[in-house]
Order: sequence, then C-alpha cells, then structure tokens
Amino acid sequence: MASVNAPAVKNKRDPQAAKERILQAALAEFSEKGLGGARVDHIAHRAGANKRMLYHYFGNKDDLFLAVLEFAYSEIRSAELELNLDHLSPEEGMRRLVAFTFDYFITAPYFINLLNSENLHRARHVRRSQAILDMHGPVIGLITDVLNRGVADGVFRPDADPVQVFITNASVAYFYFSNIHTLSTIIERDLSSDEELAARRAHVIDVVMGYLRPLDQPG
Amino acid sequence: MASVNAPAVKNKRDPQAAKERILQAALAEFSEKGLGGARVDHIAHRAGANKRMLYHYFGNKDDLFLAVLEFAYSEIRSAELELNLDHLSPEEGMRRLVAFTFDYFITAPYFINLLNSENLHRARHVRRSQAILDMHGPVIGLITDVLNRGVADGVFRPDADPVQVFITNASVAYFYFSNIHTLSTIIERDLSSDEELAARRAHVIDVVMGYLRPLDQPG
DNA sequence: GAGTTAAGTAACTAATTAGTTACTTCAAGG
DNA sequence: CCTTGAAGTAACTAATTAGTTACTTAACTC
Repeated sequence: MASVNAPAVKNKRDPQAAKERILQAALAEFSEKGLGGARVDHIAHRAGANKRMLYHYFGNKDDLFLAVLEFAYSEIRSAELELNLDHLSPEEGMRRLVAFTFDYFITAPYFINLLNSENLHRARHVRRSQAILDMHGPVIGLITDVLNRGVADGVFRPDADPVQVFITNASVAYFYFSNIHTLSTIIERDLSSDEELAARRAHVIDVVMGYLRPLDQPG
Repeated sequence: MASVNAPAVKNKRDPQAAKERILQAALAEFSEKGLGGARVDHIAHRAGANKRMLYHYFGNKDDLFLAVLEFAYSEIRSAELELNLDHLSPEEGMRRLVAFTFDYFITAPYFINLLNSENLHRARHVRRSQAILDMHGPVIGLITDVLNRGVADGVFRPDADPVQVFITNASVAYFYFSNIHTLSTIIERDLSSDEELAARRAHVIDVVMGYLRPLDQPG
C-alpha cells in the first residue's frame, strides 16, 4: 500500500524532509543567535545534515535567512487568516485581535528575534522578497474593517488611523517580549512568569480598548 | 595659563580623549552591527586608535560592550532627570513624558540597537552591572507620581499599573523605531519621513492619554 | 635630566568562518 | 541490470577574527 508519491517507509533518502530539517534548524539558530551570530556549521549539525546540502538547497547563508523569514511571515499570516473577526462585535473583534497578537509571540517566540535581525540589516532580505511583500496588508484590512464598524456603531473614536492602530497593537506586545530580559533585570521582576504574562495580556487589551473609546462618551 | 589638571594644548598624548574616542567608536559600531557583527578592528580604526589600546582600557570585547551599555543607560537617565514633571498638571506631565520618550529615540538612535543586542544575549551584560541596576526606577517613580496625582484629580483611571504604563510608554515608540525598516517595506510607506514621524508622535500621545481617561467620564 | 611608568605601535597567532572541491552512494526509469 | 542524475560526504581553502607579544615613545616625578 505504499503511495506512489510519498517515499517508501524504508527510503534512506528523503530530500523534502532534509530540506525541511535544515530550514527548521536555521530558524532556531538564527533566532537564538541572530543573523551575524548564527553559524552555518551549527545549522547543518542541528539539522543532522551535511553543510553541502544546505548550500545545495538554499544557496548561501543570506538566502537561507530569507527562506526562514518567508516561512515566519507566512506562518503568522495564515494564523491571522483564521481569526475571522467579521461575525464578532467591533469591540469583541478588537479584543480578539489584540489578544491574538500577544499570544502569537508566545506561540512563535522565534519571530521577534528574526525581525530584530532583519531590522538590524535594514530589511535588506525582506525588500527583495516579492513573496513577503505579497502577503502584506491582510491585518491592516482586518483592522480597518473592525474600526469602521466600531465607528459606525458609535463605540470607537472616529479619528483612529488603522495603520497606527496596527503598529500600536504590535508594539505593546512585541516590545514586552523583545526586551523581556533587560526589563526583567532592571525592574527586578520575572516578566516571563505566568502571573506577569497574564497581567500584561490584560493590560494591552485595556490600552487598545481604552484608547479606542469614543472621545465624548463614557467607556 | 595652561591648567594643572587639563593636558597642555600641544600634548601628543591624551589618554582620556583616546578612551572616550574608543567608547564612541564602539557605540557606533555595536549599534550599527550588533554585538556579534561588530569588529574589534573596525572599532579601533574608527577611533583612530591601536587595537591594543582598546584592550588596555576596556579588557575585552564584552567588557567594552558593557561600558557602552552603561554609557547609553546613563545618558537616558540623566535626560529623564531633567524632565521635572512635578510642576505640571498630571495630564500635561504625562503628555510631556510620552513625547520625551518618543523624541529620545530620535536623539539617540543607537539606543534601540544596543538594547536589542543585549536582549539577544539575554541581558547577560546588564545583569552583571551594578551601575545599571542602581540607575533603575527613577522613571517608574516619576510615572507613579504623575498617575497618583491624576487619579486624585479624577482625570486618570484608577486601575493603571505604573510598571505597565512605563512599559507601554516605551513600547509604542520603541517598536516603531526598532522595526522601522520592515514596517516601512511591508506597508510601503517611509516611516522615517517628517510627516510620518509627526503622525506617530501625535498617535502615541493619544494612545496613552486615551487609555488613561477615567472609565466613567468623557475624555 | 635620569629613570620609571603609562601610552602607543606593528606584527603575530591560533581559532573560526563561509563557501568549495572532488568524491561516493543511492534510487528509479528504460 | 545498468545508466543517469540527484543526494550526500569529508576534507579543504582562503579569509577573517579576538586577543597577545615584544617592542618603542612620550610624559611626569624626584
């Protein structure tokens, strides 16, 4: 019953799987060490693959980093597409979105360090990726819809710019996680504890919802 | 009239100045390339100094990085001390603080990349620096005072945690600048333009002030 | 102004790095 | 069953790296 397309169980070689292992090993290495600190040899070793294969599948270190970035962006994008805020009230939809963003950085902790590395390099990989450029915008579209509905219902202030709200929504969660080590050290509290995470999660929802309250009405 | 303490004008050697030049060169190099990407030789060259001097004054690359971090933290702290929000209304004080934080990242663009590097390394330098630990907290004290006055005056909501407000205040400005390259690329707008900066500056003030409005009163 | 100490230089080293070369092994189609 | 091309290996290379050594030069003190 071995499938025609799928490799037989006893196949010693599985190029697809090898390529995937290299990508995942690169994701881990790049997010732990940054682009500059990552070592090609370590990636190959973590993948249980020969370094030659890495160059065979991905070209060079920079192209591999770009492949990792494309994977990371596509992951968060497909998660966002599952949100489906249309059938919720504007307020419930916005709460859902803010909570999702916060939770996503816990689900995919590699994401922040990859973006930090990419920004250190002035987005030179993202800029040459049509794939990533093509997957932009769906969240902003999502936010625009929710904001418009909220304004129409009179439950959101009318002067909120969707792009600013998008950036602010990302900010309040992203910074907490990206700077969690220096913040924990300086304020002498372990911000990765369950209690602190829950408190921050509640706070970021309060901030966005508090800001969006209409200017001339009680909240 | 040459001073006893200050070096004579014709002094070929000026150790203080050499040390300072190395520190500033290191600041530039570390913030542009990150800790892993920075090159000791480049730092020495940028400082117009011999590499040996760098090791003589600072020990090694990590100690030099820590010295740069201590300098960066002391700079922002002394700028904060000049804020003097006491004589302002709570609302004006908070606006002033949020605007200051936003502007500071423009004044000291190196600060963000240094912190990102330090967080990539899990705050291992900051953690061993008593100097940095000692300079913590003044901002949080500042925020606590302003919040308390605002709650007493009935112009701020009573449930805002000063530490969360501190983190949120940093977040909304920090993330904008730390991710300015990927954000600009993905949303296809140059976020470093004067207009975008002004728009973001106004927005972050709106967010914090909007959030802080009392729950049961118009804003 | 002699002697001591700190400032400064240049050339070196030992380890590490991204990327390559020359080769072997496997699997599948005719 | 054998040929062909892709998958995979190991050892190499040329460049770069943080840190050191052995030395020279300037400045300050007594």
